[in-house]
Amino acid sequence: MSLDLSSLNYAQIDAVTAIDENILIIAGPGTGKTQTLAFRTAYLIRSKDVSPASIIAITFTNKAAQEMRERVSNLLCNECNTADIWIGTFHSLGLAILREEGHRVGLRPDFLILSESEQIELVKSVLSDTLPKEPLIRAKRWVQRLSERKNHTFSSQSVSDLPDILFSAYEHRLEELNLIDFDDLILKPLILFKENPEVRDTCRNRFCHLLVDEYQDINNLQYQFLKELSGPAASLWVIGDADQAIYAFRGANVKHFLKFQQDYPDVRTIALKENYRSTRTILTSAQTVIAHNSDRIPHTLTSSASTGLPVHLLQAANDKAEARLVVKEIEKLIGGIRMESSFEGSDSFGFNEIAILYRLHHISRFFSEALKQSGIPYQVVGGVSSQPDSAMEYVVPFLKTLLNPHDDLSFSAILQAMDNKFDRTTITQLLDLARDREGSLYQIFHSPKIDGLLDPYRIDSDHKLLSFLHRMQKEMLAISLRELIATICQGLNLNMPLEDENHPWWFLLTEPFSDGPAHDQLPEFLETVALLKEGETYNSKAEAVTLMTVHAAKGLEFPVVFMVGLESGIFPCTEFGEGPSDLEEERRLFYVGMTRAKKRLYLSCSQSRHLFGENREAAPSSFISEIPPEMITVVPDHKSAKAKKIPAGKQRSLFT
DNA sequence: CTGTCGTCACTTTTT
DNA sequence: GTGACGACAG
Repeated sequence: MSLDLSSLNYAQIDAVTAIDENILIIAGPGTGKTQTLAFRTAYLIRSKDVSPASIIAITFTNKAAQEMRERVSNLLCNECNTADIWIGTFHSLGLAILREEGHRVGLRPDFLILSESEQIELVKSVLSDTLPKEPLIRAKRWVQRLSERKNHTFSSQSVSDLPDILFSAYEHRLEELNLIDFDDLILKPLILFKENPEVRDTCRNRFCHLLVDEYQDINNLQYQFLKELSGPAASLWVIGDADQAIYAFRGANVKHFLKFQQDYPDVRTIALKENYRSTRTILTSAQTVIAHNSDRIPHTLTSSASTGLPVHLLQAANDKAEARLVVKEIEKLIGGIRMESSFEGSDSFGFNEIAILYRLHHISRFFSEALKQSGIPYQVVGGVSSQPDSAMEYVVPFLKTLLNPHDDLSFSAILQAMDNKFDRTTITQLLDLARDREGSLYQIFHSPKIDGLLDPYRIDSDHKLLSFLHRMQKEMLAISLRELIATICQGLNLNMPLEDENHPWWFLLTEPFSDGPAHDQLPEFLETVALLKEGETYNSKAEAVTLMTVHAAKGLEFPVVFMVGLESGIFPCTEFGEGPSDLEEERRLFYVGMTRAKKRLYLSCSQSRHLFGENREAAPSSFISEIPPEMITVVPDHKSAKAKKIPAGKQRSLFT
């Protein structure tokens, strides 16, 4: 029985059934990218008799991988075992390879993956050894540079100045501790492939069909890795949209998408041009904006939807007024509005159909306050404040210490987490002492003579800590992982009830590891956790207005979207970092934001904004002026008449 | 070694 | 406006 493709349009069918060697699918926003990818996978199995085990589908998140597996499974009516298909991220693939063959690149079998915070801590400790004059506050920058450096391992491109001494010391420490960072998950398999062609060929022989999602966000290492993985006999099918590449700050390079046609022979390029999401006005506005970019493959999206309402522009005198204005509009939308004469104008929306998107988390503050005041339910996705010191940050180092007490990195993380009883200087001293004695921190704590460094007050709390550790080490042989975590949380005074429905994430996460004592489940559990980001995930069912960054909104859609804080300096964001910011990337981000909207798009800005402890004046974002003026309507602000209204026709002269 | 004060930095974050 | 770091005084 062949797969029913009747729900697809011509371009999608083309993409699903293409038999060419290498295929590039350009899938603009709302064109059914995920569907096409799932259909392609199912089609290969069902209609082309491809063995599931010879297919590899690479997604960018574990969540996407999961969804993908479900969709394919549904399309195949659960007939075939989709577990045979390799669906996962580059990183999980790399990890799988390293678990099997890691010894070939010098890894001991029980290596662990460094978390982001651990990486920063490690760099700080390496930094004080190698470049003592460098302030530790810039450790994050160094982490970024180390990552860049690894990212360019096999490329001619030169990298920003990173002292070799720092790099080699960092690498040496990783090796010593049997740790690898996220980049190593790609880099080491890549090296492994290059040095052991027979391993590479085993992989090549297994995977004949390679499907890659979000190809525009691939980085140099992933690109090279994919090249190694796809042998001459392989068929490479990649999908993405260069206009939605917004992860350059993490090393993603949209150039790889743009040069796909030169990189691979016999490429067939198919563009999905039909947008099923937005009104024509929204789509055209967004496309007019993105057309200002030059690093792209020009293509025009069409929509059979109605014209819809114009893009609404709100302008306020200050950030508080902006928030009030937005909330006032939301109230109208909820209540069902009859202001506009068109049919669309009489819609009313549910809370979960509305999103407020911004460039920077800080922007959300006034909006959540205003929403709270109006009694409108809302959820803020991400941000620092929303996860009060994510319990994960405390529990994981603890678990790691239980598994390996001599893991100084984890042990010092515990010490730092303990109510500031140990500051960095003390820990550094203890670490130095440990190194002098060629032992671990843990051993130092067991030795009687550290009086000079630790006052009685501290020693008291140490004893508590140590006896707690010892107790846990014993108990983990008997109790379940979930019980162990619960006990640790209790011991650390962490408020994290595992069974609480507010934390289903923890509950679900520990679920697969509930068999047998914690001790046996721990290694695998830690591995799973290392590849997962806790991120407060967006709940589409919650009856609440959603507040999040444009980055976080990628891949989502909402009937109503408010893009707020649209001021020069903020969006495009030029405030931070060392080098010049990439205007084209910011514009892509703006485009991603606009194209989240299905029916209504509101843009709002403020003349002044309180940010980083000072009031800043700013002009409206230059991106607003890139929208055709006739597609914009200015929503008058009755309350603050002082706010200058900018007539649509005059906009162009006021910007840039 | 410890406490205090001035300074500097602050994006976005699928892994 | 915050929080972490580093310099300096005690």
